[in-house]
Amino acid sequence: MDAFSDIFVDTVFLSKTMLFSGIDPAAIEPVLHCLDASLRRYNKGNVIFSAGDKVKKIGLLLNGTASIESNDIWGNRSILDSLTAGKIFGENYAFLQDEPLMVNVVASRPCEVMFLNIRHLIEHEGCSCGPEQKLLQNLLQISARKSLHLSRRIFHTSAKTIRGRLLSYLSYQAISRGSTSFDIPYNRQELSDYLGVDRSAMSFELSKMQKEGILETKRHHFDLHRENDFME
Amino acid sequence: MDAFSDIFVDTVFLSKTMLFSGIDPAAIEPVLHCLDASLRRYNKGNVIFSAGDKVKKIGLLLNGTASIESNDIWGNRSILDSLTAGKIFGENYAFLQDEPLMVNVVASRPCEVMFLNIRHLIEHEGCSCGPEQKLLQNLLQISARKSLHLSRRIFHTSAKTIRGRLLSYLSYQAISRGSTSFDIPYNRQELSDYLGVDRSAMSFELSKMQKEGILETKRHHFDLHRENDFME
DNA sequence: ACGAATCCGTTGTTAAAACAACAAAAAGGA
DNA sequence: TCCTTTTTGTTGTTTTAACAACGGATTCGT
Repeated sequence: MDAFSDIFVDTVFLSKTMLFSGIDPAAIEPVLHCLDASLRRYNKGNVIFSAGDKVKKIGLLLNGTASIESNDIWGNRSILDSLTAGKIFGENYAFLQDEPLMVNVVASRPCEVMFLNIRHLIEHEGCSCGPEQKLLQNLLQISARKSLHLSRRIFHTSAKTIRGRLLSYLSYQAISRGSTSFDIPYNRQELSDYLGVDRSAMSFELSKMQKEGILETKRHHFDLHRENDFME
Repeated sequence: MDAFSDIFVDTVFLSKTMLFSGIDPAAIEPVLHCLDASLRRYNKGNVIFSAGDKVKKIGLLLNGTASIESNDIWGNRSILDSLTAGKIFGENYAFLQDEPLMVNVVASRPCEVMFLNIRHLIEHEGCSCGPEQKLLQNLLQISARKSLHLSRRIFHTSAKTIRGRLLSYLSYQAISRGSTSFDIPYNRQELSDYLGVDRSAMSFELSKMQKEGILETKRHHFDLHRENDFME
């Protein structure tokens, strides 16, 4: 506890996250106290939250990457979303007291996580002002944006063919970054788990698409070829 | 405009919705004014919100049913969620100014919708008290719960086989209602669009499961047979 | 009660993905 | 740098779902 008082906390970094957006860096440190902040470090593969847990604190990823995923009883993994520095997770479950986690949150690279108790932001009756009010508004924005992420994952997996799913996902990446050349946060196995298809079949499809001149790819990097009207 | 002043608005019903939960029925009418409430009626098949729209007001379903769905360029429908009386929709897009809708909201039966402008709940700086504060908290809860719905849809469609998807969906229904006998809000076509499978193939699988004694079903009604450890 | 429209189950065919197994390539560690 | 581990691409086989077409059942409107 009080784990953050003896280590360096980069309030400037925090003020740039969506959660603390609009809150003065100088005002952040006291807020962290209020939220009972604590820190923890994870290695690749470590489980941060586990399905079935009842989480009371949200996590804020300070660095590294993590993924939100679930494993069915046969061990098949589904990836719901990937997390990068500055992103929070577990907020939906923290709002909904007692709702057990359906997912695991797993470090896909070494990372540090700050845990924050946001319960009293909601429980606390009466007026709320200043940073508290702002935090609530930010949480609402984040929650809305996360829902859109989930909706998008559903779209990308609604095509019946592997190619259709790849094109849905890749063309969205191109559009949202404004470039046909981009890196994705997934390796092949992770991408196939995100799109809900078999890895080897997806690999095969990708190389077929390369032979057809639709795209070029190497590992995390993709180049979509413009003749194909991805941007619409 | 002011469309609700000349018609009966059941504030008692409203006070039981998640949105107005915890707000005194007597206090609701003035809130409706603040939120610039308006009403509209739809017939089965009518489109309430359309993909591409930029919505400024959320919808509150007063009665009837609607579904949140998307259609790809080949006309294949994906159903993301079903809406019943008291549920709100469009809130994520209303929070995120300018984000165009990815989905359609379509009346699956005749229904009435109340539209509410919640923008100023968020824009408005400074303190917030009473009903306003409560509304924000409720919205946060609802948004969190909706995210969980979307996650659940992802789980139900992560199985590779039709049977796996049916069992995932049906056993969840049984668990969440506490009974192996229940009605679902979908007909066959809608269920298959929710689970992301072909209708006829799903029908075939369902009758196979009936022959195997796993369940009984007729139209919207399902009975799961207990020998199969659905409840765990 | 009647016809029209919708919903549902069934079948056969076709297309596509899952699966398993393996080798090459790349990355990471000592 | 060398060895180990991980990641990726490739192939062949099997399983399964999509698709198309149809008839029977149910519902709805009048």
